[in-house]
Amino acid sequence: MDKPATIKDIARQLNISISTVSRAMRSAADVSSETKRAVLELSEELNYQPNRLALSLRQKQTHTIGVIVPNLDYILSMMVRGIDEVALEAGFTVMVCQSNESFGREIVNTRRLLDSLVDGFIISVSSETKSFDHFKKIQERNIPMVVFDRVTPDLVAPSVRLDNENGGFIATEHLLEQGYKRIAILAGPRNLGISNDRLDGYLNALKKYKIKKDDALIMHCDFNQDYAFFATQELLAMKKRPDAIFTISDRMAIGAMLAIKKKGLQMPGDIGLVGFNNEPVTSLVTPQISSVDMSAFELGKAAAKLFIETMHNNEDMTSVEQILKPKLYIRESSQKIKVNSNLKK
Amino acid sequence: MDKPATIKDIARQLNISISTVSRAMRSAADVSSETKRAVLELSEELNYQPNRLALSLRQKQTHTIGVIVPNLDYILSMMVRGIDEVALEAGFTVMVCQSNESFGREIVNTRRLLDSLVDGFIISVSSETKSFDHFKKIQERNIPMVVFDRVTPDLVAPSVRLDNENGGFIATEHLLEQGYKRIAILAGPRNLGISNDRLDGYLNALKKYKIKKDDALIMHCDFNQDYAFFATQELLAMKKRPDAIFTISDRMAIGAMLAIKKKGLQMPGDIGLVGFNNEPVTSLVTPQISSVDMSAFELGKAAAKLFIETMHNNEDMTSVEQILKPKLYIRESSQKIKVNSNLKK
DNA sequence: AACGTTACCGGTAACGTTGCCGGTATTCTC
DNA sequence: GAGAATACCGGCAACGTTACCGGTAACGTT
Repeated sequence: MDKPATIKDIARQLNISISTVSRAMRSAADVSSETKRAVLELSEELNYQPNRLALSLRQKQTHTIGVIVPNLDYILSMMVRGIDEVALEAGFTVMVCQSNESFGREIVNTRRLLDSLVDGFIISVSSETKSFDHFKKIQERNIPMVVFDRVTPDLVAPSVRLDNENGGFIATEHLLEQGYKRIAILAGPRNLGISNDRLDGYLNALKKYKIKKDDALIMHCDFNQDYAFFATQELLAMKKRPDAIFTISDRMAIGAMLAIKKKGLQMPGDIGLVGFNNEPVTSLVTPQISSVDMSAFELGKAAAKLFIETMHNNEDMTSVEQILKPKLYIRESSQKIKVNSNLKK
Repeated sequence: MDKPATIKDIARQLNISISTVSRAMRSAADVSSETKRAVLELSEELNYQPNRLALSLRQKQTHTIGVIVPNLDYILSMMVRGIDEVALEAGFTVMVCQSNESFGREIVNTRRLLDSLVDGFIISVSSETKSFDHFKKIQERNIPMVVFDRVTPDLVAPSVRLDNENGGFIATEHLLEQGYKRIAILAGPRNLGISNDRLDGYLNALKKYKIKKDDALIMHCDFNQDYAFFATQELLAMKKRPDAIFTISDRMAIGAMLAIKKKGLQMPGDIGLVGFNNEPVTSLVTPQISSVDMSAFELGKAAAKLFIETMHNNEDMTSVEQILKPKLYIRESSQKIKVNSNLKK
């Protein structure tokens, strides 16, 4: 009762060959319904579980997907749930590894997953990563790989992501429509694609409204509340300080908010603020923070679906690029113009 | 260059036997330093990676730990990071599965991990779970298993958890010391151990201060912001409403806070509030919420360490129980008595 | 009666690795 | 210089499973 039963045990007890048991267990072909019934019955009784290791070794498939994410904050854990959902449905098990935004850990993780013989990868790259050799090695070995959320042009692979440019655009345009004139942006690390795309959206919005960009209003800082706090303090100390800030994450928005409060400025009166991700915290703080929403769960699901497609499809899918539309949630922090009803939006 | 190199390839190219290569690769015994060097050199060149599947099949060990958690919110993802840290160090890979607080999903997950042949489990049980047969099956098969955080007496296993009773106690005692008289508690589902323990701590604090418990002040609701909101509304609608609330999670504290604000009551003046978990959000809202802290990262690390110990130890470890001490962070929401300095604490 | 078809089953090899056993040549011991 | 010890290596089996091939009996076809 200790050792799990194997196909061999069943064969012996039924006085038939291993092969027959194996066949009876799955394809019905070439097996009499009688023996099939017997096998199924006994396997039930012995609580037989096929050994996935042997199976994987044989057919060189582990039915496991390696997922590498930079962290498991609200937004990413939501995406992982989406991936999980679809993968489970399709008969895959998921191995999630966090790189903690560290390049070194990312390499260790790919290495680990690679020799766990996962069938493929779903990846969101760390913000620290500037070299992509470890991921390219995966592709060279013809192992399916999909990137999501943090997509970069340096890594050509099928991808699912948000339209970050549009996200930056609608956030900035909203601030402009509210009458803010000098809009600053807190961007992330310079090599981070999503940051640059959101920055592009910001610039395009300015262009549309014929506002000259001011490099002093463009700050790059780490993806992190404290850095955002200090960066905002710098912004607010300027001679001609900005009257609105767009941050490319909500955690940065929180940092900005704290700096604004410390300075004693009113929001949205003196200064407007829009964040990104639409985390629940945005509607908990005072004032509530407007934010650009991506449906993270859906994005995760889309990534997993694309992965499965990539696996089953032999053609080159590297050029496939799925782009989801963001949506702006307007809250107190940016609503300079009072409105009677929000229904217009 | 496509198929990964095997031990066989090396043997063939070097004109030696497979066994010799195998030996050369690990234990130095019974191999001349010359052939060993040659093997190592060639394996480097061919970029040889031992096939973990074959290895696992052979020695019936996958070096993989199955981790089952009810969700990946702030506190649990922190614990998972702790587990990951220690496991990686010890040469284990971690498979994380979320049960989404669903009993059914929990069963599916254990099943999945079980036939992925993980070496063991580290588990935090879902709040929905009332029957533990699926976990007991693991134990019957003599597969190592450690439970953490959400521990229950119905499942006898080595465990790591917070001293939840003490957490409830210090939170309540603090409110009493601040002069609050009628203290309510928002507890979780009735079958959830951590909830009951924190409730016990609450009751013990009342007892110490010779305050009769009032069942009307004890509310059980789901582990969730919205339910906490409604429960608090009920509490505040009472004839003799409470003048303080202790919630067993921060998300519930947020819900309570929203209800308090909506009612127009002042915090901490009219009513005091203490939460649990010390999530970052507690210091972001206004007023900042006092909260009981557990060092989640450390707890995760402890769980993984205990697991590894359990694996290597053949003795019965089911009675091992590690209990970490909580710590109260006092913030605005409960500080009725103004103090000049906080240094006293 | 001879042959082909069908239905069912068993044997063997293979996936990549290690453990055990046995074998050979060299060196050591007195 | 005979026997023992040592150093090194190869062969075989096994882990649990499936793919492939081949075999046998029963039946159908001409």
